[in-house]
Amino acid sequence: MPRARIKDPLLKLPGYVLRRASAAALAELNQRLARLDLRHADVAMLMLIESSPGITQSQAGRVLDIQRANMVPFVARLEGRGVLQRRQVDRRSQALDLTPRGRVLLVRARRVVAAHEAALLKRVPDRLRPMVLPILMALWNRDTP
Amino acid sequence: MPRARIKDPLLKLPGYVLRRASAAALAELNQRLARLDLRHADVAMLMLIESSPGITQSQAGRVLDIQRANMVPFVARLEGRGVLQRRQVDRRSQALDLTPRGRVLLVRARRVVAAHEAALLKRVPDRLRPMVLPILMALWNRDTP
DNA sequence: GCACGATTGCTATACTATATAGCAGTTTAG
DNA sequence: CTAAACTGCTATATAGTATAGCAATCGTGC
Repeated sequence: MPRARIKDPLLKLPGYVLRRASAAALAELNQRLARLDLRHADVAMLMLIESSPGITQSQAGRVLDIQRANMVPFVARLEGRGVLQRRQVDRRSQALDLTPRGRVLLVRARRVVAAHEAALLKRVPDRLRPMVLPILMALWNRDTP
Repeated sequence: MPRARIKDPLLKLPGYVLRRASAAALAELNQRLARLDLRHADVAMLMLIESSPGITQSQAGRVLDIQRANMVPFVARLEGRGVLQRRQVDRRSQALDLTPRGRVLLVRARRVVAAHEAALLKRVPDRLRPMVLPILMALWNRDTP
């Protein structure tokens, strides 16, 4: 069964491996979250609202990098599920808060996320593990455009 | 101008930062590639074919993690641009090769990618730089499911 | 105080990427 | 030689992301 071995010539490119690693991790997280009928972005939103109750829709969009336009159906869906609640803070701004139901769901979601994050880190050799977050943060912050 | 500072509570989660870093890097790369009218996946394909000339469509899909079904319009577009060429190796398999035009384009694309990768790495402090690829590879290989 | 520029939420739309199911023809393995 | 596996393909669906434009509202600078 010596089928012609093909090697991926892109394996030396950090950007490529970053993309592949991210895609794989994301797919895995979404799979884990499926049993709560949540997607990764949902959990991010819930965690953000918990951390900053009453945050407005547009502020949340800025933090999570979600366009204003895309925020609308996104928030509507979560509101429809009864996990968050919109409140007029202004005559144009919508403040977001978790509902009790949202808080309960978040507790469960956080457990799933924690398991996912632990599984991710476990793949990295002990010695390198402390460098994971610093490196990812460095790669993210594109202050040198 | 002390507008209510909102902090992102997700910054401690490697998986989250991985996703954000990947998305940012990818957007940047695609922007750089736009002037060649290429997307990141195009370049990955060209580099793969260069590395394994005559690779079949399905083999390429397996390496790059592109579904067979999605491969069809993808390859057709590249063929339509005259950068790659399909060749019947079998009565079912299609072997892929670069055209001269594809090779020329790849030279230019590789320069763009190199600049992108360099910019990415430059964001990481010198001390951490050697750990970037090992860590990303470790995060990617999900051998512990 | 008030006009003007900026902001907010929203609609509509579009494009990319990704995913599944199924099919006909072909190849390979037992 | 038959059964299973594979290939390329069509059709279709969903998620994620992006832009343009609008009406109402807000905040600032004069």
